[in-house]
Amino acid sequence: MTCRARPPLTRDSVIAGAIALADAEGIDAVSMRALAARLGVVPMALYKHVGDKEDLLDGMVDQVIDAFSADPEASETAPRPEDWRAAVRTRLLAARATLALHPWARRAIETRVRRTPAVLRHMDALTGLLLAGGLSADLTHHAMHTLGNRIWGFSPELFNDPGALPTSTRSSAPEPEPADYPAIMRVVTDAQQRRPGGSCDEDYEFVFALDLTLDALARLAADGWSSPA
Amino acid sequence: MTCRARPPLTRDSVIAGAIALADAEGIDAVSMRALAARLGVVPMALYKHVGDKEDLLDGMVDQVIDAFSADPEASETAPRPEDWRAAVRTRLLAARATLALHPWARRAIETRVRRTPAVLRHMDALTGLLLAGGLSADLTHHAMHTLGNRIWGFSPELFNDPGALPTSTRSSAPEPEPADYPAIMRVVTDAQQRRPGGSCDEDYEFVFALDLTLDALARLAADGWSSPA
DNA sequence: TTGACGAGGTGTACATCGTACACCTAGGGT
DNA sequence: ACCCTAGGTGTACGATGTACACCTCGTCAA
Repeated sequence: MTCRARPPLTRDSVIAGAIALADAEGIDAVSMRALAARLGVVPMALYKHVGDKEDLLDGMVDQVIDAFSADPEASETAPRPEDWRAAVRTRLLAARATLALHPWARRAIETRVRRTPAVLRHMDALTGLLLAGGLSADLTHHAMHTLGNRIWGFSPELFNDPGALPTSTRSSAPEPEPADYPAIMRVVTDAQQRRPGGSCDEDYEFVFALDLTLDALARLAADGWSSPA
Repeated sequence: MTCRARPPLTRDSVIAGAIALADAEGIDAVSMRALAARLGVVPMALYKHVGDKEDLLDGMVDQVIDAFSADPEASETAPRPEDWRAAVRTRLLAARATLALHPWARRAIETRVRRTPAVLRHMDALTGLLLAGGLSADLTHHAMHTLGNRIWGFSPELFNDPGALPTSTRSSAPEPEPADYPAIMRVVTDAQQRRPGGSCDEDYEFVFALDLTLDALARLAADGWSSPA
């Protein structure tokens, strides 16, 4: 009864469909059934192209990361290696820009456990920039760990994810009382008057942390730092 | 047929049971049914004490964090405030030690979206240490963001979670080829010969990143840094 | 003493999810 | 003329979270 000829599915098209679905309706809407329906196919058909749902999710982040990891034109036009800080910065901001288009990707990346090709490619490119900048393999290793999830273009969400508490939460826990947290209150009131009405400026927090880290690493590199015995 | 008198459930006892279950069999084993069975009760009974599963998870991380956030004796014996770096360091290492007892907690914390009382208490304590150390409210704010998930005593997992790939993964994605990632290879071989046989020394990575960050923040504080207009 | 009430535990039932398994079907190579 | 296989189908199962009606006490006011 499928009157319209449908181009055959492929792993990539299935994953692309999942990404589109997640973009449109959120990651929770991505069930095998919903995705199959969207692709005009029966749920089990998907399993001919992805191993299981984990594999699908892996594929989704892989495909998103490809967007800034595949094209060498992104930032890798072999700049002077001594500009490694600028190069890293540029690449991470590109990552951030891409991830901003797929709000679900942040949480998805954090929960992935496999390192897929595009992911590794990005990490390798970043590692390469640091090494080319003259950092020792040793220091580069620690640098990657220190950057942590910042290498994906985001910082961890410290405070409440804005807009992530839609439905009336029905917790039985006591409601937090602002007065009980004086230190926090002091910094939020300061932040509020510095940026009225808004919550944290995530973009600024990201570059602040990134630059702080890169500066600190540069200082270590200049000092010829190396691991303690 | 419940011959043995069972002490009545409470929110805390339910949550404690869930933590014990997670410690014993992993977080995935924590289903409402399994937890109810463990507590000798029917699944729906739990809903008299927790709002829903989200609330249960929230309660679990809250209760774990209480372990290092409640007792003021932990590190807060009013040391000289100029030792704020030491104080922060001590507190975060205490957090790390506690979290090490509950391997599931890392991922659980990352996926929580509500900030519960114990969580806020910890963040408030930390914020207080920074403020007491003389950092401006402004800088303190950015400092908290920069520390990110490090405030819970862990760094994000950069590479594969060791032992988290138990069952034969049945991905359809191409297997990554080490030769394709030369930069990564260079640092892992360096790390391997520096620490034969093992993977990353997470403890060292944690304190490296922490100290790097604290040093950098101290430098900014000493320079009287403040937000750009 | 009685009666209502509410807190806490029960039982049944449902929707949704991932996915195992057997099957069908069309195209291509021998 | 044959079979093989890649790709899509259909049915079915077990697990999960949780809605809803119910029951069963202990407490306390009348």
